[in-house]
Amino acid sequence: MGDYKPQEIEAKWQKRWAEHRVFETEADPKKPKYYVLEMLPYPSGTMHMGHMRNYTIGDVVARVKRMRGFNVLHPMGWDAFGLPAENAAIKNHTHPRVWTNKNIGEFQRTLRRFGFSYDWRREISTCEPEYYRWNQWFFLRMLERGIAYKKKSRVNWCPKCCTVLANEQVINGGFCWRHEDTRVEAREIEQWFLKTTAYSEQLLEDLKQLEGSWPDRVVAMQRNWIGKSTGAKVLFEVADVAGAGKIEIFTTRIDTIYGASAIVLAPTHPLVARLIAGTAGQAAAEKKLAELKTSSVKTEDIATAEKDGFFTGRYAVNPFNGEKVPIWVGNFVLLEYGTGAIMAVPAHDERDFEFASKFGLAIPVVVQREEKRFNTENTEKEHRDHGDGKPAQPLTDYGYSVNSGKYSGLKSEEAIERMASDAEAKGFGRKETIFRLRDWGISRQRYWGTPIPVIYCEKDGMVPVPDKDLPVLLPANPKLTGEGESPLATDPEFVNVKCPKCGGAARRESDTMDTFVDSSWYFYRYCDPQNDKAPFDPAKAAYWFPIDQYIGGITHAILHLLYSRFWCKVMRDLGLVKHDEPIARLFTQGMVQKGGVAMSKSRGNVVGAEEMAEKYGADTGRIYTLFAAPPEKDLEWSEESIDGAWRFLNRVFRLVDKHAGEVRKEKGFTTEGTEEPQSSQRRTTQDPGAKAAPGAPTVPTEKERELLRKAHQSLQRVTQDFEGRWHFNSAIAQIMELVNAIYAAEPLDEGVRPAVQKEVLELVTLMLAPMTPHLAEELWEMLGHTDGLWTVGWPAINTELAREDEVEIPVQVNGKVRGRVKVAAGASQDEVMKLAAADAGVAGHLNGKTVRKVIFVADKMLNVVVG
RNA sequence: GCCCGGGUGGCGGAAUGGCAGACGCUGAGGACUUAAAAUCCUCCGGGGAUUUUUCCUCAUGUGGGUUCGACUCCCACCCCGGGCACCA
Repeated sequence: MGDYKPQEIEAKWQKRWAEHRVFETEADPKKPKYYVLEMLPYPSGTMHMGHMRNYTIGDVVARVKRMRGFNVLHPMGWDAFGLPAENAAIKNHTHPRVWTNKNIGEFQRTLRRFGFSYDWRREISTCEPEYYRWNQWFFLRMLERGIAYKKKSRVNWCPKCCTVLANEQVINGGFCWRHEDTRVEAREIEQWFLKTTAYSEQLLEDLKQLEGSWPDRVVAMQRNWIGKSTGAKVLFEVADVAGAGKIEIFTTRIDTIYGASAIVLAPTHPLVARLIAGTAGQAAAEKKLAELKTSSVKTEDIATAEKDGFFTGRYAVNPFNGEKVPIWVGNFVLLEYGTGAIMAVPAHDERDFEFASKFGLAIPVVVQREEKRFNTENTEKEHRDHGDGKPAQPLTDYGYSVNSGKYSGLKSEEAIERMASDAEAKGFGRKETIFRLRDWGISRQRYWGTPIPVIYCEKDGMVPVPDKDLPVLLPANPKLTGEGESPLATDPEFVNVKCPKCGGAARRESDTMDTFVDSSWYFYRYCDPQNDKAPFDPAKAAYWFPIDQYIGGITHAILHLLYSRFWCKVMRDLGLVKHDEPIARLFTQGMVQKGGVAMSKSRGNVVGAEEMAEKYGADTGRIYTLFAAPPEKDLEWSEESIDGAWRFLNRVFRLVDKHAGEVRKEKGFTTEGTEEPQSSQRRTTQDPGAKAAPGAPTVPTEKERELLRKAHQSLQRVTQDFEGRWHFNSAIAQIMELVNAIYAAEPLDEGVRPAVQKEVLELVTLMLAPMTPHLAEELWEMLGHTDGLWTVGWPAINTELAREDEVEIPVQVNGKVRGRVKVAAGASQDEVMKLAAADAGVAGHLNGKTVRKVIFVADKMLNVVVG
């Protein structure tokens, strides 16, 4: 007899698992594989229960799959590069590596304390040269294929920091986060990009493979982000400017082109300077242009900014009707999207309407809702507002073309089709599909990241670092200030190199890579973490991939997952992998909240994981997070409910402890093999790891029969909850019911023989094993087993034992329950009907009425329809 | 504006067209104890009838519909959360 002492038990079994290398895995084509992965953490601060929830879900899945005979890969690593480490290092006068490694040490200790079943031999840390050299290797392969390239791009620039700011660092609608009095400027600087847009169509198309196995909203968000748009490009010739050429616009509504009352260019459109040169208003236009150009590039600001712009003084010719339309510059037109130029059709577009209203442009109507008389009077009536003949609201829906030359009268869909073909035939336009997705800017002017492996030579220009010179190591002792250009640029030893081609003096690239690069392929490295010849052995990846189950926060629904999908496709084209998608199934767990908001250090509402393990033990922490809410929903932390979880585990412990005590007392009786197991031995499932449940005496007593039935029914439901639906909370509720039933059958020694007690308690233990692994091991030992629980498979369901002999059937009259009858399982409709008619409650409602219909579902219910 | 979720007791939640509220928390009462803690047992959606027992009735955001039967399926709306957004 003892007490449940989780801290002792947990340390004991963690040690034993490590000794027996229980969680170490190797690729083995003879065994079915299962790769389950939780998103790798960024090691900062300490771990709280929000982290633990994520890893607990993954661990339950890993342990269930192991019990079911799968060869399970379940690794862990660290997303170790990044800005916060660099900033923390500056603040604390230390090195980012020191700060990061200290955090990794703490994170690792906490994860081990929770007993997660990782193969720690495969641990990776992205800030190690052994890892990031492969980022560089991949970069060079992409460079060879034109997927990595350099171009000027518009960025947020703080003139005081002299550096580029991320969008998140632009605050208060356009100011620097560190210099709140300094307005951020839009600047154009050279940056490295990866051509994600080369895969736009595939990234979109392959989402179909993920539908149903990824959360709907994640698929929707990705689809949205990629933003496919089908339309047409049309050329408008510039009038009266010699050699200015043509302006190409993109539109999804070519059918409204007769209603175009202006061409509007992005302020950064290359043609703008040329157009305003030599006009009467040139000086004013240039001033206005400069103003529009320096406004923030932060997306929220663009979205909320008021429409602004100016007339260039020039005109363009509408190729459809030969009419001249004014050329404007507008702040709402983005160079990055489409062609950087639009035709403004105010009558049929919200944004154009607003612009035209502000600047007094014409608003000609060319689409009407109704198909009928196509005349001006009629269409204007439809739009009329204040009697000035202009529409009060743009009509943005499809309808019927009017005032559109020979296209008048066509449905919008037909007009779009015909006008695009005609434009193509005449050579001033064509159908076109464009995407919202942009190329991925990976340049960072920071220290704590992967150096970009290229060299600039006066003579040879940009030269890639040869593979044999990889990795390009980060300098060991940088000067970190957090200001000015990249810390790498100020280190002469790093920057000054010989050109790999000509041997002459050259300069090394000083930008580092975005940390999303690290996390885009790390899960492949787990397959082969020590490989120093290649990022990984394709054969090993072929065995383990795709990831069977990926688990992480919804926050990474777009960027991380999109980049990972992109990287996979690039690797496929490099011949490293054969699959299109790296992640077969995705699960996004809910947040752990306290006081209605996510746990975070800055809010001061964290419940530390160590603290939890100290007070209640890891198993209580694990089962609480599983029980308190379904895994995809947010979970509000409740101290009282943890007590409930703690009480439950104690209840289970006492039960097994008492049983073990009684068995010890009964000298001469051993639980192993004295009574031949019969009834429950039959195997009923095909799972690779299924083992027959331990045996019960041949002829069970009524009390035994009931307990065994409840136990196997529970097993049935728990198995389902683990396999299909991940209803861990229901699974635990089911086990609680079984434990309650065992308590209700007390005292067990009266009418329940030790072998039956043992069978039932073993089932409880096995069902708990994936969730509270330490306690389960301890109970297994207390039940007399000397082999660890890790050697035992998931128990087979004995449907024979689970079957009910007698069922209670609710009897409805006109759909309302009026009584219940007890019948043997499988009773026929007639039998049930006979008993139901005899039931006083039912009879009262049937009295004197005609039975119109009887619906009977065997063992479920009987419904009598009367009228 | 568009796209996803979600709305069930005091609370977390259960119920994959078949007894709404399993299981847990909180609360109330009881047993054990000198006492407390721990433990064990009972009760716990609203209204009504019935003096014990039980019965009736309302109730899963709102309003319709399909069905013998709807928390569950369909339509419309309201509210909450999240994502995207001058995207041409």
